[in-house]
Amino acid sequence: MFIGEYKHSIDSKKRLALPSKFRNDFKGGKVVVTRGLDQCLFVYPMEEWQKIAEKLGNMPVGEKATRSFVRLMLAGAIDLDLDSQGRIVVPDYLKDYAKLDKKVTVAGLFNRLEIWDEGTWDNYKSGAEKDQDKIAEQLGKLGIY
Amino acid sequence: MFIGEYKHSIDSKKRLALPSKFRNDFKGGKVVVTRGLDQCLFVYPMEEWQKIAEKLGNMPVGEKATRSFVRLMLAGAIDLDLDSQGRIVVPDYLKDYAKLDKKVTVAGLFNRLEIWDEGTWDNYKSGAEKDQDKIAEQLGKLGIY
DNA sequence: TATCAAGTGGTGAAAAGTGGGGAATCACAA
DNA sequence: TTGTGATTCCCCACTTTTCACCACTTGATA
Repeated sequence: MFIGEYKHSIDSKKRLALPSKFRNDFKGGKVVVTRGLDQCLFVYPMEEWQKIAEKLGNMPVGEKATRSFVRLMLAGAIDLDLDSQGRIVVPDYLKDYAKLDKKVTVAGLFNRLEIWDEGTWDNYKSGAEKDQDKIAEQLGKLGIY
Repeated sequence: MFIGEYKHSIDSKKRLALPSKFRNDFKGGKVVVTRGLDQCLFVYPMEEWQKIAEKLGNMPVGEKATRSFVRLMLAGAIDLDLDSQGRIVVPDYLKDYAKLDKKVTVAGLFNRLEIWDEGTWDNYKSGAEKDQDKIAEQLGKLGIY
C-alpha cells in the first residue's frame, strides 16, 4: 500500500527515483505510468494496470467520447522498467503533460503513486487545505469521523 | 499489449519505423494496416487482424453506416512486411487518407497501433484532454479513484 | 568515525531511428 | 526484343537516443 509524500528530482536525462520504500511493490521492476487527473501522473504496479487496461481495451469504440477517452488513457500510458537504482525514465509527453520541472513530489495513494511537479503540488495542497469544510463533509459521507 | 505514444517520421520513400519495443509482437514481421476511425490508420498483428476481419464480416449489413464502415476497413486493409530496420512502407492511398506528412505519432491502443499525423494527433488530444470532468467520471466507472 | 542505504550524476557502449545508393523488377513504348 | 523510366527492395552508413554500469554525496545509525 502506497502512502506518504516524497520529494525527489528529475535529472537531465529525465530519470526519476521512486521511493525506495516501494521498490518491492513493483514486481519485476515493472511499472506503468499514465496521465492522471489534475495534471499529475499515476504510477501503477503492472498487475494493477493489467486490470485497468483490460477494461479499457474492451470498451465499445462506437461512441466518439468513449473512443477518445480510451485513446487518451491507453496511448497516454507507458510501461517502464526500474533501473538498478530504482529509477524510471519519464517520457517527454508525460513530462510535458504534468509540467514536470526538476523538482517533483511523489505521493502515495493507496494503490498507486502520483507524480506531481513540486510547485503544482504545493498549490493544489494549499487549495485543498482551504476547503477543509468540504473535505470534512465528504469524510462524513464515507463514514469516517 | 500496445500502449504509449511515439514520435516517428515518414521518409521520402514513405517508410515508417514502428516502435522497436513492439517488433516482437509482429510475428514473422507481418502486419496489417487499414483505414481507422478519426483519420488515423490502424495497425494490427496478423493474428489479431484475422479476428477483427471475421467480426467485420459478420456484422449486419442492414444499416448504411455500418456497411460503409465495414467497406472502409476491409477494403482498405493491406498486409505489409517490416524491413530489416523494422519499417513499413505506407501505400499512397493510406497516407492520403490519414493526411500523413513527415511527422507522425504512433500510439499504442491495447490490441493495435494507430498512426496519426502529428498535428492531427495533437489537436485530437487537446480536445479530449480539455474535459477533465468527463475523464474523472469515466475513470470512476472503471473503478479507478 | 566507520558503515550503509538512498538519492543523484556521469560515461561509454549498444540500440534505435533515419537517410541514401544501387540492384532488381516491372510497365510500356519504340 | 530492346531501351527507358519508375518503383520496390535490400543493404550499408550516419546520428541520436537509450541503457547498463560505476561513482560521488548525504544523512542516518551504530
